[in-house]
Order: sequence, then structure tokens, then C-alpha cells
Amino acid sequence: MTPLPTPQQLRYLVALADLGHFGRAAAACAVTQSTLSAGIIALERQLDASILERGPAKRPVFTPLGLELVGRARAALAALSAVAETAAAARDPLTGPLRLGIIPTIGPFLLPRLMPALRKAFPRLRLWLREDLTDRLAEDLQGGRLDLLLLALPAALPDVETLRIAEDPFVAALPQEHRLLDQAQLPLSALGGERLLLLEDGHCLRDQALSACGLPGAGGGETFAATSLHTLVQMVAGGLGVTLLPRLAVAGGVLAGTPVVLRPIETPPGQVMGRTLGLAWRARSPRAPEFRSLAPVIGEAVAAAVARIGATPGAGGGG
Amino acid sequence: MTPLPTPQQLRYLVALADLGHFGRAAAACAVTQSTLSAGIIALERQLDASILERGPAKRPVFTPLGLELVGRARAALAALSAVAETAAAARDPLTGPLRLGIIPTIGPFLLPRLMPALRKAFPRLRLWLREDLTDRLAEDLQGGRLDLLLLALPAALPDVETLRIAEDPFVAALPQEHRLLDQAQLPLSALGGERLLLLEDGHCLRDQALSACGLPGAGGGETFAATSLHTLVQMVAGGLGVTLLPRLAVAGGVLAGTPVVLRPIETPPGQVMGRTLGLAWRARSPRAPEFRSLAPVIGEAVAAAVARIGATPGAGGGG
DNA sequence: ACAAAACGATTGGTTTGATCGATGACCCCG
DNA sequence: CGGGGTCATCGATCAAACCAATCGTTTTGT
Repeated sequence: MTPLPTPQQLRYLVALADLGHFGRAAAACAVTQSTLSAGIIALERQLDASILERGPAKRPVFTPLGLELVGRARAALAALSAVAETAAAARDPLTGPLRLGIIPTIGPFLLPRLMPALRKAFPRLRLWLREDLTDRLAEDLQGGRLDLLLLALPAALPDVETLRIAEDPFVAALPQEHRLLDQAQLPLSALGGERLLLLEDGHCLRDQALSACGLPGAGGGETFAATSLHTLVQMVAGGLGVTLLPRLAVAGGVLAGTPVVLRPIETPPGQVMGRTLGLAWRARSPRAPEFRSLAPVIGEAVAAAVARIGATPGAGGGG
Repeated sequence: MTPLPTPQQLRYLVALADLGHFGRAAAACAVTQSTLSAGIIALERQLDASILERGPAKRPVFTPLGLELVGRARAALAALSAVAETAAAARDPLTGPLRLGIIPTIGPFLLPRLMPALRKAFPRLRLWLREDLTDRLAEDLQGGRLDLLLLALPAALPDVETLRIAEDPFVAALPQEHRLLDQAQLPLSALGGERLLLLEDGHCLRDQALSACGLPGAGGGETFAATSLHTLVQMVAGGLGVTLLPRLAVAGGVLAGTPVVLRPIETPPGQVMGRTLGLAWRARSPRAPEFRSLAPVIGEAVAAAVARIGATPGAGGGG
């Protein structure tokens, strides 16, 4: 068997693929250009494979095999650092950098509560945040650019482990002086006759609200779609229709200053109409035990928020 | 971030875990004991983790973290050699060693045909064979001890890619002078009244035959179970009952010298009663393209065998 | 069209660190 | 109590990874 490639060589290869430039790649690896050049050449010779188009081209151009090797190199380097990460995580659980992805229907409403709680519970944790739609977060998780996701379950992702955190019930949001306001609780059937406002496509909350109302998902031409929960609330306030809001968003102040009025949703006893919040990480992540121990703290933050608003299910912020 | 562990150090670690002995592990790595010892110590220092119980013990004893690290080290080394394998596979497709696992209801009947065909098509391929039940083959595939499986689909295995090779229809096998022999084709319902002989538990053919007859799988106390298709045929010949045989096994001579008689199974037009043969390999295996190009050769061998027996669906070997 | 700049490959000399052989410390067994 | 066995330590050695400087070629600027 041919000798295994050196991690150094793989780092050079990946840096070159990322930056497309010997000099900059060398700088990124903290070596001189000559070293990186020699490293790439040595790798090609050891593997007996042509990685770069060695024609009279100025910029390095990768062969198909070269690109394949870059992918393998990334995976190998990740596996290598997983060894070190395992040791680091065992030595100092929940310290150091953690790249967390959050969906937009959770982030703005939970983070103001969550961050102080996390800082108190794990003072040495360095949290990097990224807010995006579930699909894009999942991509970044797989690609190793994120370590952990906070999103709505179920999220069936391959090679990903998930953990339930908390339930986030839906409440109905209606404009002032709406004809349904004389009922203390609204059955879902009552909403069927109203114009249901939704977030734009890609937000998982859109699909969850639709399925809660028993409506089909992809029925394109319904209504004008909002880009955020704040926008959505403004549309409700403007009398364009009604919507479902997660209690967590209400607790986070999404209604602040608007005349929108809330009503609990009437459900069969013992059943809850809402969605499940959870964590997700790469299966086989060295830090999985850490992530699991993170769950209670997040769950408490959610529970505290939802409980607080649960006591006042009437109008939102004191408009 | 702590520096990445050296592949060398990881090799030492894995060898030590495998052999449980510094001296022998060092010999396996082709270094002296002092080198390996120093390597392990350096790894522990770099990772700031205790891998071995450093008490006054004679044999090296791994800490829980140490065992975890061993697993990670194995994965990292595999990822590293996947880089080299990718290059090697691109350079010389279908050459070098290939560890193939085959289930016992295929192997003995196909290999005599398949091996010459493979040797002719890929002369530089060095085929290592292992015959076992699907479950155990799958374990070895995941563990990297096998590269490729030839088995009956569907085989829902995680992180495994499969490719359909060929269909292998079932035929009914009955003893001489059986009352059903006056029918040229047997409907499945006719078999329902007979005592159906099966392979013992663990053989996928057992479950496939049961499901073909519409019978439940785990109904423990049916009948005496055979340990191989040859045994099963002997039991049929002895008048203990009837069974279903894959045509491939018949073509491979499983009936040789026995008075067992075959009858095709009556099926709705355009439908086939049988099982699907296929290949399976680890998803993300560097050699996946090679394996895919192996499929036609195997498919031809199966087709040639089945076609040959298809012309003479009567009695088996000239007993 | 020509000059200047940018880029990657090559060369020669330096230094780091992995490895070896030998030795030391310790335990178990007879 | 002595011998065999096992793992850790020590000093010397040597390969290879690295850097600075240079060369040949292509691209860019005017």
C-alpha cells in the first residue's frame, strides 16, 4: 500500500482548494509558498495522481480526481481533529468555542433569555451564533461549519442526532375588534373560515402552522407571505388576516406595541397544538455528551419564557 | 486548539489497543518498544488526557476516554487511508485486493462461474472471499474488514449503498412421486397445504421464502430447519416436505444426485416470484465507482447460470 | 508592443523531532 | 531472593520539513 498522506499535506491541499492561490494558501497555513508548493508536489508524487492541471495556467486548476481528493482530505482532517476534540471535551466539558445555529422563529425571542442563562451555567463557553432557515443550517452542520442546531423537530436529517428540548404551543393571533374575539378559546375549525397569514416558504413554522390547521402544504397561491414573525404580526395588526404564533415568540415580545390580540386554541384534553423545539448535532460528534447536557438549560429558558406568558394569555405588549 | 495527533501516534494507539502489549504493538508497527512508548506518552501529553491507567499494572489498561480515543483514532486512520485509496482506485481501477463477502445461499453456486469471469475481466483483481450470514457480513462491512458484499436485497443497512444485480426466481422443489407433480406449474396456494421446509434462522432466504408464501416470519415452532441448501434438498428428497429454491442454486448443482423434482411457480403475468441479488458497500467508499463497474460482470454470470437451467425446468442432476 | 508585476517551481542550507539502542525502574513468579 | 518480563527514560543519529533566495513563465498595465 502507498504510504498515508501527511496531515500537513492535506492541510496544504485543502487550503489551496479553498483559496485557489499558492501564496495565500501558504500564508493561511503559516508556511512559505515554496513549502506549500513542495508539499502539493510531494502529495501528487506519493499518491501517483495528478491533482492540478499542470498546464501553462496561471491559477491552479484542479482535476476531477483532485477535487475528489480535496473532499476526502477534508473528511480525514475532520476525523483527525475529532480525536483531539474528544480529548478536549472530556477534559473541559462545555468550554471553548461552540458554533450554534438557530432558526429565525426561535432565535430573536429566546436568545435574550438564553444567553445569560448559558453564560451563568457555562461561563467558559464561547458561543458563536448563526441564524438561518432549517435547510441551510442543516447544510452547515453537515459541512462542519456549525456544531449544534436549535430548531423545530422533527427534522429528519441523515447522520444527525436530535434531542427534544421543549414544547412550544401555538396561540391564535387576531386583529383588534375581530368577530371571533368574544370566544375565550378558539377551536381550529373557527380559523378555517379566516384568511390565514403565513411566513414565506422555507420557514418550518409555515409548514407546521399549515399542518396544524390540516391544510395542504404546497398549495402555492394562497396569500401574501411574511418574511419574519414581526412582519407577520404587523400584517395581522393591519387586519389582513389571522395567524398562529408560537408562545415563545409572544413571550419574546413579538407583539410589542401592536394591537394584536391572542386567544388560546381549543384542543382535545391532554393534547397540545404546537411544535417541538430540539437540538441537533452530527451523529458521532465528539461533543455529543456536552450537547446533551446543554439541553436542560435551554429547556428551562424556554419553559420560563412560555410559563410567564402563559399567565397572561390576553393582549400582547401594553400597546 | 491543541495540535492534531500524528497518524503515527494513532497507529501506535490502535496497535496497543489491539494487542494489549507494548512490545508486540511496537513490533506490529515495525518500531522499537521505546519509540512506541514515547509515542503514546507524547499523545497523552499533547491531548492532555490520560489514556492508560498508569498505576503499577503490568498490562496496559485503557481508561474510558482512552477507549473512546481508540475508536476515533481508527476512524481517523480509515479516513486518511481513504485519501490514498481514492487515488489508487482512480489510477488502477479494479486492481489490488478486494475483500468480498457472500451469503451462503449464493456463494457455493455462483462462485464457480463467477471467479473465472472476474479473473478474465479484471486480471489484476485479488479477490479475498468470506462466506457468512447477511448480518455478520454487514458487521464486517461496517467495520472495514470487508469491502463489498454480494447478497439478497433489500438489505436496509445504515451508511451502505446497494446496487441491484439480477433477479433470482424461486422454483418449487418436491420429492419424487409427490401428488402435486402432475401439474406443470404450481400455484403458491398449492404449497400452502404442504409442509414447507426452510433454512435455519438467520438465513435471509428463509424469510424471503416465508414472505413469498405469505406466511408470518417469527412463528417459532414450525418445522425442523436445515443448515444449508444442500441439507435442505436432502430433506426434500427424503420426503419430509417441499421447499422453494433459488434458480441460481439449482443452476449451481444443489440437486446433484438427488431425486428431487422441480416445478415452476405460477405467478400473475409480468410478475416474478423470487429475490433480488445485489451488491452492497460502505457509502462514501473511495472504490464505489469500481464496485459499480463490477456489477455487469456478476450480473452476466448470474444470468448465464439461470438461463441455462431455465431451459430444463424438470428434474435436477441426472439422478 | 514592451516592461513590470505576479505567480508557481526549484535549489541549497538549516533545524526540528522521530527513531534507535541501551539502560533503568518495577512487578510477578518461582 | 533472584530471574524474566514489561514499560519508561536517556543520549545520539538521521531523515525530512522548512525557509530564503532565485528562476522561468504568464498576466497585467500603459
